[in-house]
Amino acid sequence: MLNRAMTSQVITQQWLKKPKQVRSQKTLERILSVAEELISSGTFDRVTVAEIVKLAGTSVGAFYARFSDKEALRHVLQERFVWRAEAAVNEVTELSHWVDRPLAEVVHGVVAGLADLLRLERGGFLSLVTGWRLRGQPEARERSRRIDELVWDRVETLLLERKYEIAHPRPELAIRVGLSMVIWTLREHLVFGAPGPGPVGVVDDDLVAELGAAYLAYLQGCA
Amino acid sequence: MLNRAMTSQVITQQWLKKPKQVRSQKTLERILSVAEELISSGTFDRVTVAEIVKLAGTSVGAFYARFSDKEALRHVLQERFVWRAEAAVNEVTELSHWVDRPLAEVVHGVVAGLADLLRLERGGFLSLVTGWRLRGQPEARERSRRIDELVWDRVETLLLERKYEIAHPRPELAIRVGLSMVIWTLREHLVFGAPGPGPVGVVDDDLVAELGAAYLAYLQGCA
DNA sequence: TGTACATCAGTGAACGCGCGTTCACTGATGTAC
DNA sequence: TGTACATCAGTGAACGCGCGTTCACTGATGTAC
Repeated sequence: MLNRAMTSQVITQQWLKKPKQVRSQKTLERILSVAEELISSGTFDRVTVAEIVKLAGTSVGAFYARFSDKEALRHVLQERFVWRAEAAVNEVTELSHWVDRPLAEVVHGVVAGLADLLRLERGGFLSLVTGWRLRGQPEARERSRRIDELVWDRVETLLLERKYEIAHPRPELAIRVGLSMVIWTLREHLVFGAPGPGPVGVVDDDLVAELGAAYLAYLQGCA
Repeated sequence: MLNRAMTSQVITQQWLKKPKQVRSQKTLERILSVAEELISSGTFDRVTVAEIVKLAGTSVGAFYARFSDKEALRHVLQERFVWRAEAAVNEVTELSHWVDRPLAEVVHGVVAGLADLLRLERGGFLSLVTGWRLRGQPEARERSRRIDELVWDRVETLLLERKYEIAHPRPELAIRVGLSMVIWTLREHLVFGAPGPGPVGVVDDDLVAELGAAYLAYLQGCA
């Protein structure tokens, strides 16, 4: 049976001719990091291969020795990002961090953890999400879905352990709908949002606190 | 003083050589509707001028007799959409529809109204939002901001009339943060979402009801 | 330790495809007298 | 009502730019004996 790491390796090899010398390994790493950097302040489509290799200090030929085409680079970058994001999600929602903690603490903690993740991996989320929204990138959509599924499942598990603190008549539903509200609001602000306060007129830290409070209020209900 | 309609006219003329005969007016309308249609199942960049004029039963020359370039078409389509969206928002949040209604009813009504708007104008929101997220389209961002500002302001006005029913210590803040949660969750589901249930695992109608409930729970607080 | 050969890695000019845009031309509609 | 002319509207082949991709070639690294 394959674990996730192995799967990821296999998938990656499908788009990447693996380097066989240290020299080409380094070239590859420079290409990947430069590409990630350029894309985070633009879009994949608008970044040209010529631009990438120039900044990476190599040549188009070297690029095509690794990647079958430009699309392959997109896949490799996205897989790399998903890998990092999943690790971070697992860390934030690790059961053992929250044993014996009350619902309120867990909710606020998880919301804050997810906010940090979104901030940290802003560029990755931005590319992945805008990628599949522009159609024609079913793999991006699938990758995005993979992350989402992990987040929702892990948070559900975590909060269901505090079921007795949830007054909502359908706890599973409330956990998932509430999480949607939190994540998509955070994402709008932290990933897509302009630096300014926007129409909501609230600073990031206030927002994180308020989202936690709203999630709690919704779960605990009001008689 | 300019009203919004006049402003819109002025702005539009900036990108459009106005038709002077009925014939060219009809050609223009065909170009616009075909373009809107094509974009809703693709992206602006991927739709070619050749494709548009072919389906509109006209020629590239006729296109460039109206628009200075392809960008001009994008601007005209976006302005047209913003115009429709603003009208719909004003309608949904019209004060006179809600006189003497309790907070709960207003919240659920407005959430449902916004959901309808998002469903109806799905394509427009999709293009506008993905447009500015891909950078290099400050006008799209500005247009998006114009709609948002209208929505947040009108809903705030509407709900502040029921301030005495809001237990949250900072009603203005809660109204705006809560509205963010509602709108961005609705948008994710109704505009960007895949047809299936997604990670949240909930059907649209349930979602609308739950979002209303969550918004209310947050506003009314729990002692 | 040295030599010959194979494979890996890298170079960058040249190619070609897609798509926006132009332009010389034809036809339709409006207007002056 | 008819004629001459001006402007509007439309046509589509041809152009050209940008950018991904190829390819003939040079240099570096590894390996066999």
